[in-house]
Amino acid sequence: MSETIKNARLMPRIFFDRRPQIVARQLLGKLLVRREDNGPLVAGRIVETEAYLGADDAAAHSAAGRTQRTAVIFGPSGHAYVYFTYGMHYCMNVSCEPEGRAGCVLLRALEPIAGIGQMARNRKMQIPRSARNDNAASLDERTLRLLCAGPARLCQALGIDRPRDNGKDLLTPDSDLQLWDDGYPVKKIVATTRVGITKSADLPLRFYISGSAYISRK
DNA sequence: ACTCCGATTGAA
DNA sequence: TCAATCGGAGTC
Repeated sequence: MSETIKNARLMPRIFFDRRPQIVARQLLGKLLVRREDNGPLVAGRIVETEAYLGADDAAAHSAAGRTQRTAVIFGPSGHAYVYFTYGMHYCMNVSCEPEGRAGCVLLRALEPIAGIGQMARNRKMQIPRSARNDNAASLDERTLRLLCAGPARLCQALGIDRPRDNGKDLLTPDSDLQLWDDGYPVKKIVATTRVGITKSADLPLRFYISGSAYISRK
């Protein structure tokens, strides 16, 4: 049975009008929610993030200045910056800081919470019949982890891509992609260097919930 | 117009 | 360990 989401509310804009280092840490434990017209609610709890700074961060896409591709990073906070990479994958960020200043947080891993069956279908995974009714318990731990452990995997699981979602406001009641806060308590956070970059690779800007079984890598 | 390469993933 | 696969950004 899927975990029930209770007492969750849409996150406030002001939460994201801060430095990416702060937002990346505070975003752990929050929920990323996809609301389809036809289909179940699909949601995951954020367990791993990375901060990309506006200045002094050569690894950030915004480092070279504002372009058509990176415009969202310089725009108002709480919007989705979705980019296409390696010719086949999408990754999703949440813009930070007030409009005019660059900064964003990459979502690297989610713990599947709702719409497990839909996630598996979106990921084109071979699943038992019992999982088609969003029965998380019917999936083994390994399969469950593969749904959203990685920035491109979580996008695929929630049907997130650039044409559909880039620039989307994640904080309005009518949006089909939202960020919720259900008060989940994050006990301990681990900070490490970021994954898969070569420039500014020494900065400790990757964060994850200590002990989570759903992070992309140790 | 041409080249280089990447905030990844899944298979070998 | 390595191929897949292509758009963005810089160079010619």
